[in-house]
Amino acid sequence: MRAEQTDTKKQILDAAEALFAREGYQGTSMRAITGSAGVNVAAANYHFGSKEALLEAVFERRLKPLNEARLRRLKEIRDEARRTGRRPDIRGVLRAFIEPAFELRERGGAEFSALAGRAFTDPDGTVQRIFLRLMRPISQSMMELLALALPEVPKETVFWRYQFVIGALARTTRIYGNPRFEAMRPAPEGDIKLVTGLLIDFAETGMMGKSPEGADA
Amino acid sequence: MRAEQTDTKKQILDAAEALFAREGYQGTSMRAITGSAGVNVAAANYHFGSKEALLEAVFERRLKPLNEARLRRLKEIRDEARRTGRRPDIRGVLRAFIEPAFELRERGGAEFSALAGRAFTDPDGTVQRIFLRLMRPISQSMMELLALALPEVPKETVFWRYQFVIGALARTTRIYGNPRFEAMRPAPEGDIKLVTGLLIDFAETGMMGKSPEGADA
DNA sequence: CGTCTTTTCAAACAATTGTTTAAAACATAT
DNA sequence: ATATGTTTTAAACAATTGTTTGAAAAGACG
Repeated sequence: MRAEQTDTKKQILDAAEALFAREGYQGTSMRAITGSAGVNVAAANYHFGSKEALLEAVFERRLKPLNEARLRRLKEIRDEARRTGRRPDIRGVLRAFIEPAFELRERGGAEFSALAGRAFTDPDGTVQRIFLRLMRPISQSMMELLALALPEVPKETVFWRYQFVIGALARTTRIYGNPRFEAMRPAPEGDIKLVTGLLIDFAETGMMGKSPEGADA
Repeated sequence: MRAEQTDTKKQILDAAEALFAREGYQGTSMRAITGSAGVNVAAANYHFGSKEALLEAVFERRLKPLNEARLRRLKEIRDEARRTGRRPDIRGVLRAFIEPAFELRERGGAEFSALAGRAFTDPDGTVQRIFLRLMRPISQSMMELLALALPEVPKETVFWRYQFVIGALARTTRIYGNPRFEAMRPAPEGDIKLVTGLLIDFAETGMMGKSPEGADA
């Protein structure tokens, strides 16, 4: 049968996504996944082959379209910059990187958003390998465009500022909507659009460098 | 005997610290720790009681003095602000938070620095509980001083900007000196002081808000 | 020396891990 | 209906997990 097959696969994927996001890759057992999905343990290995391959499938399902959206927007910016002969717009570059991560939440990917946020710092070799492979094109394009947008800033500085942005984004996707951090918040959970805007503003000002009182150090 | 006991304990602590930092809490087995320390498996449970308590000891050893240093500096800033009746200096507040994390590296805490950086996003409940307990006073003091320094900025905005700084710091401590990221860097590993300065600049400009082209949104 | 406490160690504990097996259940096509 | 291929399942696999045991070793102290 066909419909049932994909149904089982999808249920395993959904359960794995949620559990990987909440408990981490190493903290999630195959039995926890299949139990939550309501299927037999062997079904996961039958459909995906291994826990590692299952993680890869979880990442590919969401991160591939997400990064394709990012690359599309980055390509537009690069083409426009080449066409007009002007520098790429920093804010546009940062928005191309940040906004798709939050738009994912509105498309049923809320769990995955937290998972991706944590994948940046996951110590597990498998997670790093899979995640880095999917992120490398983005990082390359980001570094290239940011360097073009900030020609007077040393490449190493641009690199680190980009890492700071990644860190801020990763933390945001991790704690937004996480009940564990509810107590820390000064106000009830704000709109996701508001937080996205705050992050983009933060990233833009930080990326452009010290501007209020003086020139670059 | 006394000297030998602390020697074994210290060796276990060091090994645990390095392995927790590199492989994560769940990714590190007691046998890996004791094997790396050159002691028997049972020694760890004898001296610390459990894996959880060992993790707690690892955190306490470094994070307690680190956070005490942070609190001391934050208290100074608060006292000075009260005495002079002026707002706390944003850069001073951020430096009090960021600099001790890097000074730790120069005192044999290089491994721990990465561990603390990752603890912010560790999904394991044990890690979160231990880490949050040690960080709470810092976060409270930081939020209070940042709010005082930016009275015109909504508290929720201050909260998120502070989270962005935490994310940037966590990522930096995680990847600085990490050979896994060597290939991504445009230049050979820069001075730690340089990176610290870049992060503080980034945090300060981001924390103060959009300044280059206009007023607050 | 002998006695008492602290520390170390090999071995075993039950529980859980990811994965495999082989049979059953099901679907589809001839 | 029979045959063929796909999917699901209970059960078992070996390996690893954190922790405990009980005896041996080491140290401290009279």
